Amino acid sequence: MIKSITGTKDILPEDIQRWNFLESIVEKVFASFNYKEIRTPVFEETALFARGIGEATDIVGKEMYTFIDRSETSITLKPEMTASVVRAFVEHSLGTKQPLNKLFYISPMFRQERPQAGRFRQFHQFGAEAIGSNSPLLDAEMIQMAFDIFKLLGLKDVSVKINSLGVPESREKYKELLRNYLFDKKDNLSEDSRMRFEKNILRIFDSKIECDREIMKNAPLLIDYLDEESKNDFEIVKEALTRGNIPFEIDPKLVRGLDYYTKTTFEIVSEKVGSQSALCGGGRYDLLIEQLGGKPTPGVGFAAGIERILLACENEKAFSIPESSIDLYITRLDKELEKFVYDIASYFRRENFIVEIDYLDRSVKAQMREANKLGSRYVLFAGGEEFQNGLLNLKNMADGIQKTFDKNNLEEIKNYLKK
RNA sequence: GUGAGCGUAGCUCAGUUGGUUAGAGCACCAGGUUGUGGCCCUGGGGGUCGUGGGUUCAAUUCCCAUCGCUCACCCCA
Repeated sequence: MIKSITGTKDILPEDIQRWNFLESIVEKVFASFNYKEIRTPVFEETALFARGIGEATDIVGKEMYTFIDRSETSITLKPEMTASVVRAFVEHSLGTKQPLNKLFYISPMFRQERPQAGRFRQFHQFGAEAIGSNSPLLDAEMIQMAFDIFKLLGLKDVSVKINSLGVPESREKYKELLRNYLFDKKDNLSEDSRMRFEKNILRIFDSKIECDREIMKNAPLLIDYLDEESKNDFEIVKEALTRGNIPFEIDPKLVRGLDYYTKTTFEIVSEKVGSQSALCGGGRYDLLIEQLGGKPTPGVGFAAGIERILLACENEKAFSIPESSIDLYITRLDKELEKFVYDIASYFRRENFIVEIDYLDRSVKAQMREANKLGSRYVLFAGGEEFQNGLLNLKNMADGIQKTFDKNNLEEIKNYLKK
């Protein structure tokens, strides 16, 4: 038997209503903040992600689905959306059409990692990007939108974490400080963290290893060494969140794994989804557009993982989807009535009723069982003496009461059903 | 990439200290009313016991390999 590729999942009819519900809320919230949807191709030239996300990141280093196509071009299935959105922004000169572009997306992403709870090789994200303003109110807006979406879904057990990475100059100065702090303690760090010391020193803060944590406990924090501008912006973000009644905590150790972040970064996490607890993450990327060949333009955005959010919703019983049901099931007695039943079903379907009939030539009893299983409000019977006499019986499945109608006057039945 | 656990019916799982035709519940189908649902009753279909090899008179059960799933590490949504 051929099975789906490792780390990919079918979304079956029994699951799809949860997805549709989530997507409808996402679209509603983004619309209320005046974000416009953008769709980009699922694959891009590999160089876009290598340059946009950063060569040194894990995503680029070991997680991308990259292949050479028939024209010898290196192609990569998108592992995240920001680089693609920025590419489209630059390619279509969106910045010249209006100074601020507010964009959102809902899209599959691809990363070749070992699957585990809340992690897949094809997964789905929704997210937003606001390109063209350095206002920290937009940073707050991102968090606000994500938080609103979670709230509308009924999620309660989530927490917002924010941090500021400052601008590159202040960050470099701080990194020097951190290097000095760690220099004589280096040998006591874990092997991974010694690697990070060379490659990306900030990420030593991410380590879950006890000896690293012990050492980092007294390390200087970036947030205490921010430049004035970053510090002010961070204050504005915090104040806006407070006014918006969004509880948050400052996490000076929140260092995100993508290279393009500047100033504000944030995550919203849930304890209800296993060890992959980040439901959404984002931040400001004021240098990325330039780096990808555009004019210097500030930007900020976030991405949220749909599978993880649905998992959190399930574990929290955040919302429930009502059982689906149909309006009318039309049964028949004899096979000769098949075409008649098909035609009157078409009539009611055109009148916007949800209608089902039997295609398996089953007994009336089996048809009734089916109607019941489908939660049909009414059943219309075709067959036997009444039919010979030009009549149809309509049964209300809730109370079992039957009414008789003229089979040539479907409009009368329609009007009755509409009540 | 590393580590651990698990693979028996569509689903959830029993079972075999190696021994005749491998079970249950749910789901599905049919019948109980030769034209009518939900409850109930009766019956039925469906399994190469993940795959390949080994040990044995005999393997679903023991051993090895392999594939898959799950969880965790790394990192992230």
